Amino acid sequence: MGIQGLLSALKSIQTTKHLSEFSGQTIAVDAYVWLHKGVFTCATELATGKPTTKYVTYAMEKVRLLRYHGIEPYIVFDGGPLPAKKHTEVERKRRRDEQRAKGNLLASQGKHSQARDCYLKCVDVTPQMAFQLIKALRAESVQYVVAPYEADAQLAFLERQGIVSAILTEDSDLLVFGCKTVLLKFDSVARTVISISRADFASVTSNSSDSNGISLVGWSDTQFRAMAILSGCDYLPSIPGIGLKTACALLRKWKTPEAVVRHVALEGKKSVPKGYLNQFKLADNCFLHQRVYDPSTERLVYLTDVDPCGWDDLTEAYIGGDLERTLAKRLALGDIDPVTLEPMVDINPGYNPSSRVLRNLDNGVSPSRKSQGKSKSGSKSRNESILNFFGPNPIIPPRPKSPTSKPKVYAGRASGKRTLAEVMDQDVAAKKKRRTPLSAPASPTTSSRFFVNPLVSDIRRTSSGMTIQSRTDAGLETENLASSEDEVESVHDGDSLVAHGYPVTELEDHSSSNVEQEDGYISPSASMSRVEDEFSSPSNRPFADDADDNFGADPVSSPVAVASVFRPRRLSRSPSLVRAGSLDKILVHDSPVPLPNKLSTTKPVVDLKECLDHDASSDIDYSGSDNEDSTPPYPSPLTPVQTDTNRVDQSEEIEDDPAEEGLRANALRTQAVAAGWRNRWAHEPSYPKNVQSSLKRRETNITPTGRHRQLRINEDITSAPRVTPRLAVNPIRGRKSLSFLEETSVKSTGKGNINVKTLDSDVENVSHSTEVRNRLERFCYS
DNA sequence: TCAGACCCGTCGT
DNA sequence: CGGGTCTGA
Repeated sequence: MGIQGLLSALKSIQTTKHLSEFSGQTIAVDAYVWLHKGVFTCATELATGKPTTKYVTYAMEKVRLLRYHGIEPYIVFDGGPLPAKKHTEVERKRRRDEQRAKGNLLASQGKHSQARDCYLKCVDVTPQMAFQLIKALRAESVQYVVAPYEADAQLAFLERQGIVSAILTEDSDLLVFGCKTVLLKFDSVARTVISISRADFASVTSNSSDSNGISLVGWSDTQFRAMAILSGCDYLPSIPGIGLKTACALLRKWKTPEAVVRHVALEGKKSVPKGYLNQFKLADNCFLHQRVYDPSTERLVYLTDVDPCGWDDLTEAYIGGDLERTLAKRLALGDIDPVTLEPMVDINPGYNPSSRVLRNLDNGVSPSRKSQGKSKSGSKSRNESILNFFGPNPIIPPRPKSPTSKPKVYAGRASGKRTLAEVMDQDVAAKKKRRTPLSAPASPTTSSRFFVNPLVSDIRRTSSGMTIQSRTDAGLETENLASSEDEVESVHDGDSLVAHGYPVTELEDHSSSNVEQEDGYISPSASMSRVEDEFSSPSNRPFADDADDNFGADPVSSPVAVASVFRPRRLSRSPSLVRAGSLDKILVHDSPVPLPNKLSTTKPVVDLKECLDHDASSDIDYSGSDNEDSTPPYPSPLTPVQTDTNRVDQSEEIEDDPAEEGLRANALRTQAVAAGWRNRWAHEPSYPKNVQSSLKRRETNITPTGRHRQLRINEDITSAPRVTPRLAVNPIRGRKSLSFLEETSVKSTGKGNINVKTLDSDVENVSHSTEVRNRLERFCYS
């Protein structure tokens, strides 16, 4: 669903970019997109239960393509179902089953092509399928993470942390999550993507105000989010009759969602569902605070820190319950089924992509990552940690028969029939060389690109403590099967492993090229740091004049322009970054401001504040003086508080260690945020008490049932809470319901963490396995 | 003019 | 899931 109409409303700021423009960057990828498309290559097999991994091949081709262009992908998988979306899942599941049955029927009648059509409609991506891809990613040392809940939030988090510089997806929701750069419509033939930059939001109006009246000028993230939610989002259907445009207009007029809802209700033309505002708040919290996995601390965190005041159990459950740390990590690694929280079942143990890559390494045919390519020799020494890393998943001794594998694994080589594409690439490479020597030491031949180009290398990210170095290594062949648990422990106990179990030693291995890596990572020069204001107007793009060398038909800005990876520090260094470009107004960032990386914050408090102030004075007229003639003043009513909040958030960011300072900042933040929160939500119209209570009860099983299985451990299975929620159908319409109000008979033990021990014993106690299996089957990536 | 229902393609041969 | 199209208000 996403936000209907949002992408088309933002058409004017969409730009087509060639992959080469992102060379040197790390880009987060919504794995669902590729998996789901890849599933079409083998829909029949999947629907009829034939083992296949074609979808992995499909996804890996994309991965290799990105790497071929010097882009380091960071694959993000969906995790457990968020309560907010359960109803959607159930409905989809029902449809799929329908189609599968239909397909089977047709197949039995020999109508195979028709059957296939049905199969296409019932295909579904399961965590087990995702795991097959994970195996391949591990084998080729591609970064990945399984989100505890929604991939969207996880993607947003990665970008906000500066771990990635853009997000490749198909979902407009990412913008609501506050992402800065969203890439859509990945075209692997043309090798282009459509890019939407948040920085361009302000110019939406200038280009297309007449055609589609939405204008984001001067809006804060909060208002943008409010517009999206009001117009209907995954978490909350809109008030019937309100779409994007109306939401936008209403918000312009009344400024806050509260006021909008009040007036809509008063007007009486549209019927506002009961408790809508409250549900709005929950949806807003989902976008703001959804739980994500922090790879650097290896635990679940809020996408944006929460305000303890006004934070209730319902909200807590709604945005996804916490998970015990070990469990969270295993889930993030893919060793745990995010739905059942049980150890991942390898549905295709015969598919073992790791072995073939290892063999390649032995042969010196190494990945495009220069680290590997250069140090063929270094591999043996890392056997130990590699083995540990792979431990959790039983390693099958490599069999020669590996299905899809040719010895060549890497893009440009893997598929031999890419003549035109390769020509194009060389073209681009040549051009890049001509123009931006630092962006890519372009080499004329593919092979040398692979092995020499430092930009194709891993990004070394010391700040987050995470490295992306290759885990592939020789020696896997000798690996014995070991129990997952043991292996996990050994990983934990191993020498300072960083996120994803990548051994630190890898870091040293590549230190020789670190400088280059850093250069590739940090923006090469100050002038190149992402200049949001300068880009805010399409007509105002620097480097636009040398666009001739983009062979693609569409305007592609110079690689130089996008060469840098997002570095918060840059913001503070060059005030010009936040200077408003000409007339363009930039969205004010309130809460979801990308927080500076710990290591990169030298004096961010002051600087960022300056940025914000600057922003405020030059871009957004908070004082209420009219920026535009026709439109009413639209200062965000929350702005002062928000700014405050930001500041405090930042201050909290700097002290990365729990010190007294942290406490103080926390208190400050709490106050500030609480004030803002109260302003925002405290005067909600009182809704019926019973609603509240049913919400509470709902909370008892939202997260817990979905996530915390110990709740049911000693329960009679038959009386266990139904995983399938009874849908509280929106009375207004037969639209997709809100599952908030769903009642439940289960008592909660609280939102608390899950106890791994409990889980494990739970796992062994398979008495509930029917339920588990049901959930397993019911699950789908949404 | 807008919301919303509906259908389509998604892969790859 | 987005996109396009048609329809009804």
